[in-house]
Amino acid sequence: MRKADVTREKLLEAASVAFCELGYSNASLRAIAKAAAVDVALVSRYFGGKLGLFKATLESAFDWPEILDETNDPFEVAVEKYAHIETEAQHVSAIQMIVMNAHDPEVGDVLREILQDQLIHPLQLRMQGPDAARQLSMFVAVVLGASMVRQTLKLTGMADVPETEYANQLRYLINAAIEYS
Amino acid sequence: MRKADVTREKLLEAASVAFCELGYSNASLRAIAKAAAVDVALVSRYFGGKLGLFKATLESAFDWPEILDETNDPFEVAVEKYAHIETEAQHVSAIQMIVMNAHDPEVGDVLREILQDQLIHPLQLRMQGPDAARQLSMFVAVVLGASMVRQTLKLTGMADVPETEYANQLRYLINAAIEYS
DNA sequence: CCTATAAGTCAACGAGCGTTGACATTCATA
DNA sequence: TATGAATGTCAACGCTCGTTGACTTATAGG
Repeated sequence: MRKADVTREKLLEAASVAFCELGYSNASLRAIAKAAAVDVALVSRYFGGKLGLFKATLESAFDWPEILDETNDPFEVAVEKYAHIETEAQHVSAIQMIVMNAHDPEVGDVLREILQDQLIHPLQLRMQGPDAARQLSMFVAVVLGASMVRQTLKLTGMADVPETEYANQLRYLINAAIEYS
Repeated sequence: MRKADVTREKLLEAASVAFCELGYSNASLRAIAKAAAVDVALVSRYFGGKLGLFKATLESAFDWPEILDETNDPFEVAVEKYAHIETEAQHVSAIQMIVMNAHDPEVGDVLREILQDQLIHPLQLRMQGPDAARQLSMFVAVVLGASMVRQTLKLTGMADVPETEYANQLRYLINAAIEYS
């Protein structure tokens, strides 16, 4: 492994955390570089700038083999991953990445594009049927909304319940979403 | 009406648009002041700074009498308002305000507090029952998620359908949310 | 060992930001 | 009309940001 690759890796990891916790605009390259114990200038060298680093971070966040594995139920995969999100803190969540950055005009387009290509489109191919797009949209809406209420807004009734109860709520809403017709 | 009040009003309106379209961090006071045709320095004078302006903007966004009117079904009010959000562009949406700013560490606390006091708590009083908090959380999750998918992510199946169809989807999800037990 | 290339360091840049205080203008009231 | 408060204008401040280029150090191949 070339020496530059471990530097790239350290930056990528620190950036994932920062972009997920603060969002693109509030995360500064200087803070990311400091967390990675790496010089700021190397971001521009290895990723071409802040936006390049963000794109690389996105690619790795949306690399999600379990949900694309055809032997798995993608909805149950989503429930298990996002219900237990707080227990596996080291890996960055695609959903959290969306919640924290979809709003940002500066990176919204990039995010939408990768989301579409890496997740929506492959899932849509598996679902088939004339209502696939609608069901998938409602599924995403439910997962995003739940994540927002539990992780970000921390509303009583969803944020203060144990993981198993949250998983049930999420499963229930997802089922409702994909049964819409 | 004192002259300062119309200045305050102009700033408030421009700020509402900016905070809703760009989010707190990406909206600059200079841009807001320019849109309001007012000097930047007056923001600090009249609102005490950027955060003060944001708070004032929030207060007005969360001033939402229809949903608190006890003769209305709050859930149907939400459907009607947020299904037709794009047709009444002049008034800023509380939901949009949440979607665009809840993630921001700098203002998240303020937003959560006002959301709790102005919307969640009053609604909770009306709903009663042991599951009120849970139902309300799931309701908020669904509305936020749907708004995100339709307005921000613009996913096929939810963003490219007419308002009436979107209203049906939203109504369906809301009903599912409040029927959870 | 020598040397060319890779990798890392450092300081500076220009720009944008929120905020401040001194000053000018307007306006209501006595 | 005179006066003091209210309102508006302007320039500057200190700060952080992303990015750049020149420079030093480490490393691998001949």
